[in-house]
Amino acid sequence: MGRVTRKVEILHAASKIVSEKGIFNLTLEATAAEAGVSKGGLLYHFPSKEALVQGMVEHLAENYREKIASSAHESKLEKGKWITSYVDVTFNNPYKKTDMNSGLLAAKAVNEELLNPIRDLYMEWQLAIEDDGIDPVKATIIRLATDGIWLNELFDLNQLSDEKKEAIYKKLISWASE
Amino acid sequence: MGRVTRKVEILHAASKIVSEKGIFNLTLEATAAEAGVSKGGLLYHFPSKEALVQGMVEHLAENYREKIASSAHESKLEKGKWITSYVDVTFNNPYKKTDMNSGLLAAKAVNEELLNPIRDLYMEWQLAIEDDGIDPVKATIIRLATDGIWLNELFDLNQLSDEKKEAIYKKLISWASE
DNA sequence: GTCAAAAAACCGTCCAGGTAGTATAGTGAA
DNA sequence: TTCACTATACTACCTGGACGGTTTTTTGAC
Repeated sequence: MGRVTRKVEILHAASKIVSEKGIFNLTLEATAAEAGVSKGGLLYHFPSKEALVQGMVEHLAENYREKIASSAHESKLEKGKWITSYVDVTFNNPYKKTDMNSGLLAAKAVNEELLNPIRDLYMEWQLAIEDDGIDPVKATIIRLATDGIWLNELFDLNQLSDEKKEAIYKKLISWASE
Repeated sequence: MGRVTRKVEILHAASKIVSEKGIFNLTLEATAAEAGVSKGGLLYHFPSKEALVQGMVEHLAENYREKIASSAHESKLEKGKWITSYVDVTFNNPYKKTDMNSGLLAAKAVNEELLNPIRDLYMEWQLAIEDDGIDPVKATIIRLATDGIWLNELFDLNQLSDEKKEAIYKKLISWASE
């Protein structure tokens, strides 16, 4: 158990650095220091920087997939299970969106192909929400609006007030099951 | 006239490098070479890497603002002018979205604060679309859905087919004036 | 209109500092 | 013995930016 934790600690450290200090400060030494591990120790787990970023992406993709899937399976809705889960988890869950953002940015910077696990995820979800019992165009728009909030958070573009966000959330959720 | 062009050429070269080779390959030398200028020449126009990225962001912000504003002023709609323009320009215009993406990513990597011109832009637009004659929540959702497409393009997450994109576009545009 | 002087636009090299990755010798726990 | 590291040293390379020059354009006095 200790081994897995250590690896995850390193991944968290990497995310923290990216989100707090930017991608240019994601160095192996800095990551090791942040994780409380020696550089050699880090390289034992992740033999290169690319492997580290790959680890970040794979880890967050797994997490995200699980959250959405378990939310969808627990849902009692007859239609709009998946799209509702997507909106719900992405808006509200303590799921670390900063980790997501760090991972995406790091992958984009280091090697585009490392984004593939996320791409697979989105292909699955798109299929699920198009077969979710509601109008596929509408369902897709709901998904996109959720992604739009995400884009705004990623670049800190236009942080909507909590009330506005709440109003949008409610409207999206209501659309998602009618 | 030749002077301005040279600066813009350098900015375009920088964007090209970011979008084709990633942020880590945006070096002063590479940018100079791509623009057909010496390193010294580049540093004459942009005295540091940060200044270069600042130039990228300011340039694209100006362009984008102009496009949306002229589209809104030319619009004959009674309500939903701004949100319609936003959707229209962001979806369809030959406005270089790759430049936008490169600029955002570069700024995010080099120095968060360089994003401020874009933030100002979004604040203006948000005010405009909330006073656009249609339900502000709905208008904001339309904007967010447009941003969602953008996020998906940025990371190449789930490229919708042209037909689906068209269907979404039409639905958003129709919502934008009802 | 001429022409020197100044300003603007550019070139090419050098260097200090930083970084990924390698190597190696050693430690303690299971 | 193997696993999961620590600690340190070292290499090979790259990059931002400074700097000192050169060429082209503009200016303004005559």
